[in-house]
Amino acid sequence: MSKKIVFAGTPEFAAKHLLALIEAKANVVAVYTQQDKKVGRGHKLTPSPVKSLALEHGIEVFTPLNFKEQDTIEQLRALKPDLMIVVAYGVILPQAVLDIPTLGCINVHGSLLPQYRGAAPIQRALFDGQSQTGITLMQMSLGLDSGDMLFKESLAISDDDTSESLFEKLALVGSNLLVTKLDDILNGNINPQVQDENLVSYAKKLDKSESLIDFRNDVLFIDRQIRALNPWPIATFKCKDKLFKVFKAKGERLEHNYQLGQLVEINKDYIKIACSNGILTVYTIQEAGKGQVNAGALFKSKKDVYVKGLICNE
RNA sequence: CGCGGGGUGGAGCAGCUCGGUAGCUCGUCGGGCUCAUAACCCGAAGGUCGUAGGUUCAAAUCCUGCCCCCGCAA
Repeated sequence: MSKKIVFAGTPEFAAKHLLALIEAKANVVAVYTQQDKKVGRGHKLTPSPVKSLALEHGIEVFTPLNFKEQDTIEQLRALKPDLMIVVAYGVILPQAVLDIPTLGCINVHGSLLPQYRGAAPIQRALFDGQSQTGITLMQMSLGLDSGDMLFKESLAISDDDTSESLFEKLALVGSNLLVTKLDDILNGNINPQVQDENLVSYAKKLDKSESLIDFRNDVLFIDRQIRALNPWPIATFKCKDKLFKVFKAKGERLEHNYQLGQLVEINKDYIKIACSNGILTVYTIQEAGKGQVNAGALFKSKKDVYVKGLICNE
């Protein structure tokens, strides 16, 4: 009889891991995920990606608000799980829950711990300009991502990665690592490593207040800001009282004497804006209520408003 | 029932209020001019106006249903 696994997770990143477990024929007896939320336009009640996937595969789904109620805890205990696998679940597990699975709870975290503990490890590593990040499988304990580390795998961050692409890559790394190490974990063939507290750093959630681009900043910082905030919340800049979201852009180091924020070139494929220590080439932008468009084509078609030399800032 | 914007040649838009030859900027193609720091001039191609009905002599325009896209907020 194969050991019973309970999976807990919520967003797409978690769903990819659940799918990998299902495809690897792991014995996932139940899934925990967050309750359906009213999201999107019209506030439609939407199940989490993990819930949808679990239902497709006929796996029982539980959506408790938290584990403060004794009934909730007993419900989990009744499943007699051997292992609980937690990936971006978004619900705090108290010690009483961590103790239920005979092999404990393990977590798939999107960074090389002990760096980037917390809510947005993937985006922060990218934003900070790290050359690599990775996945850590760890034994869960009460503290925030502070448990003993079991397995790690690193991944290079390329200079055109966005948070979206990095999420996809790490979901793949994470699910492969999880599936290949699952037997070792189930058989206790592990070597837990304590996290070095001196190397700990935390990854704060991204916030909309970080989305406005200030062209007085370093061009490479802006380049990373644009990539790290994609697909959410998306970096923006103001020009002529209009707010533009920036989907695709590329910063390059270059000496120049332009004013910071100055529109220095409008080409049919892109626009170029001067920043500290370089020039930002902007390819794809979007105005409120409109679709994504080629920045150059848009500016050029409104050449009476957007002229070369204009300052884009505030 | 959260609030709101929009679907018109390849791109961005105007036209809709007050139905009657489909227009503008950009791009594309052909030609001219020659260095004008998004070059300029002339010309051309390219659209069943999201979709299905309705009203009408006549619908991009008025009415109804449906589909799709997007901003805010979560």
